[in-house]
Amino acid sequence: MRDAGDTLISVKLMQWYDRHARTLPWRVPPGSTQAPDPYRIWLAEVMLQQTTVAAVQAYFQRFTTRWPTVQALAAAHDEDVMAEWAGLGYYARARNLLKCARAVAEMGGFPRTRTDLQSLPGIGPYTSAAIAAIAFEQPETVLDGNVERVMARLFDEHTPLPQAKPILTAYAARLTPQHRPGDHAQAVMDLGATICTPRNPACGICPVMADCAARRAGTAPSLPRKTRKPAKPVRLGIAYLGRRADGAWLMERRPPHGLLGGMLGWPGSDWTTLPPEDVPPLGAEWRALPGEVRHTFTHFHLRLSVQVAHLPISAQGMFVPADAFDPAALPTVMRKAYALGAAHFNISEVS
DNA sequence: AAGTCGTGGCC
DNA sequence: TGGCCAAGACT
Repeated sequence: MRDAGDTLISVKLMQWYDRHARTLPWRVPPGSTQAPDPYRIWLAEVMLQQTTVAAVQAYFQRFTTRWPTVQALAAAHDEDVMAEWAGLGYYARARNLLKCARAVAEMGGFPRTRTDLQSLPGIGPYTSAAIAAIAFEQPETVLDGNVERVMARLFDEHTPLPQAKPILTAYAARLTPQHRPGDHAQAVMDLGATICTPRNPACGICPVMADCAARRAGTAPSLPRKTRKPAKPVRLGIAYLGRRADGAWLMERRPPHGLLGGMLGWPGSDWTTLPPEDVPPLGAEWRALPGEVRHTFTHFHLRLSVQVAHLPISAQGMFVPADAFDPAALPTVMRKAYALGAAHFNISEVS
């Protein structure tokens, strides 16, 4: 249970947060009487899943400008949301974002409890706790990568992740206060992001340095321990960039589940360990370009060779007109393939 | 319940 | 350069 030592740590963290909280577009300054907007908290938390604050900023700005409310987002077209998400990665988040927005709009607003929040698409254990605490002032305990690291160090916990998760959750719960739980959660995450960092933690300026068991033991930089991940295999593939005489591009909408699900892309082979079969989407004079696209996904490296063809105006298929084509709406690997292929079509690449 | 699922920055 | 890392969720 929470004891006097836990209370002291959480008080120190709150005092530090009151002075050093980062100003972020989705955040209400500590001590403000203004209530945070659940829509903006939810949107930011989903974007921040496994994604850095720096990468999220511009996307958050564009989404909230284009869709200022959850009702507006719920009314958006799927393709527009996917295109706006392009480049941010983990595209299941965008699909679930839209499902969630429509469910919330139907319900007339966001539910306020962690349990109800977690029943919505794309809202799991972390995000449900974060929204409940930050948007609705409920004393829920958030556990993200930052909190895991801070707890492992404060309590010098050497059990490796993910096995240590329940232990670290219990530590984090001990520190969670009944008052200002949202600011407490953000304080621990800010501490992890700016001081208690994975490498070279700035223990000398840490507000809870005196309370940190790993600091005393000298183990802070090596915590939390993690089990090794297997090496990424290499896969090979072919992408076909076909351009019609009127400038339209032959493209495809990828199936709604799996890798890059729901995103726009180039027709291509499967991505396989052995060299893929060369089966172009249309009969034409396909030419293999020199060079290749290299791209690394979560669990494999991809080497993509690119073929190009000029297609007749009579060619049948899904063509994206020249004036509707925007490389920014493509996932990064497809944008790389375009960058390699564009020169062949005498298109100056502004990348 | 491990495997799947992106991307960019860092050293 | 290549592995690690980032406010994880889903199956």
